[in-house]
Parts: sequence; C-alpha cells; structure tokens
Amino acid sequence: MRRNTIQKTAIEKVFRQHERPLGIDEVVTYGRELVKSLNQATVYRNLKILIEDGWLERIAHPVLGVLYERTGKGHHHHFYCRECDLTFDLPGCPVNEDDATPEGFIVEDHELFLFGICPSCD
Amino acid sequence: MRRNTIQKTAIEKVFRQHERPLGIDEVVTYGRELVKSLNQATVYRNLKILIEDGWLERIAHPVLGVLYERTGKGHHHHFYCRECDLTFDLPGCPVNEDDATPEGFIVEDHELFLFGICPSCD
DNA sequence: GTGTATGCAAAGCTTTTGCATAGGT
DNA sequence: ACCTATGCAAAAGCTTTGCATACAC
Repeated sequence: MRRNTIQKTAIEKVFRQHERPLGIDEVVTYGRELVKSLNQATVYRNLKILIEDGWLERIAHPVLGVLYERTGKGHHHHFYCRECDLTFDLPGCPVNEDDATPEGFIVEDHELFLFGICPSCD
Repeated sequence: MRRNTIQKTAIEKVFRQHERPLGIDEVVTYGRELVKSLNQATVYRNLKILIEDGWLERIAHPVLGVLYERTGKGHHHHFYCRECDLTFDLPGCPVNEDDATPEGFIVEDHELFLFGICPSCD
C-alpha cells in the first residue's frame, strides 16, 4: 500500500504551484519551503514513484538536463528562453504529421523543443 | 597550435565511417579498433575540441542520453527506432515555422525528435 | 503494531581534471 | 627542443541504494 507522506504531498504541491517543467534542484528548493527537512534522496524516490503512477513525466531537456512535469496536459511542446533560462509549455503543435513521416518509417510519436526569447525577456 | 594526433584523427574517422549520431561508448569502441590504446578521457577531450571547432554537435537524446554528430548537414531532425535502438538523420523539416511561433515569443531555432519503427525493423 | 517511506551516508555512473610523459611540429 | 595531447588515476557531478528509524495506516 502506498502512503501519503507529508514529503510526497509537498512535492506534488510544488508541481501544482509551478505550471512549468521543473528540475530536481527546483523541486528540492521549493519543497523545502514546505517541509524543511526534505531530503534529496526522498525527492528522487518520489519523482520515480510519481512517474510510475503516471502523475509526472520525465523530459530530457537539450540545455537544462532532466526536467519533470505533470502529465495530463494533452499533446504539447516546450519553449526554452535563452535569456531567463526557463522552459514553458506551449499549447498546440506546429508539426505536420504527414510531412513528418519519411518513406518506410512508422512514426508513433514526436517531441519538439523551440528556442528563443520569451515575452517577459523581449 | 592544435595538433593532429592519431587519436583525434581516429575519432574523426569514426564519425565519417558512421553516418549517424554516436554515443561516447560507440566512439570509444569504434575508435579502439583504429587505435587500441585510445582512452576514454581522450575521447571526451577531443569531442569537446571538435565541438569548439564546429566539426561536431552535441545532441541531448530523449532516450539515449548525449550523442554527437557531424555538423554541416543542414537543417534536419532525428528519428529514433524503438526496435533497434538506433537514431537516424531525417532530411527535411515538418515544422511549420509560422505555427511554431506563439504569441509574444521569438522563436530562433527548434529541435524535433520522431519516435517509431525504422524500415529495417518494420 | 506493522511495514513503508524518510534521512543520512555510502556507492554507482558519467564526465572532468591534475600530473607525468609520450609524441607532434 | 618545445609544448600540446595522451593515459592513468583521482575527483567532481548527478542519481541510486543500504540501513536504521520515523511515521502513516
């Protein structure tokens, strides 16, 4: 049986409070504001559990390394701002599925990262 | 002054012989077939140098971790085959640049990964 | 009370770095 | 001959794991 510890609850809260993909350090930092004793190993373990439970998803960010974000947002992509170093969700999809399928390949899925400057930094 | 050692030459040869993105272990393995004493640290150092010189590019692969590939192929994307675990270059681009630019954002660049089954595995 | 989850520390990986020496120019 | 690049080993990051204890149920 899975238990609802204050640590796990805090980690979930961190993701609900920040509507963007987060790195481990961010989860630890924000999580400690809720549970000061929060250990990094606990964060790693809970992130793994939350992924297993389908509540989180792991993203391999081209610049920032591994990020985690909530599932259930539907098909979307990410924008990385080179100025403020933050990554945002982008609704919609500018990928043409037909053009995306090359001869002889079966495309099941895709992942897109956009790079540039976000509105706040422009 | 930069020197042309047999190790560096071998590493470059590995990339010329394999027309697809390679991981560090692959570069070490194939490189040792050319220079048996080839050290991993030497590979890391040369990959860095080749990136500085604009001869290689680093790719953050969502599944395989860090890969390296030759520059100068023009704008292209990558296809990862879930069956054989290999990553291929795909010519062309199925991203609609206009649709890709959300309100208020300045898009400078993008990166796309396709996932599925390659012709050999189908 | 029972047994899972936590905190801490140690161990695994991957990547980087220091240092003596081999080797490119 | 000079001085950069190599090989080896140690160190630095990031992530996982073992173990005693705290705490959720």
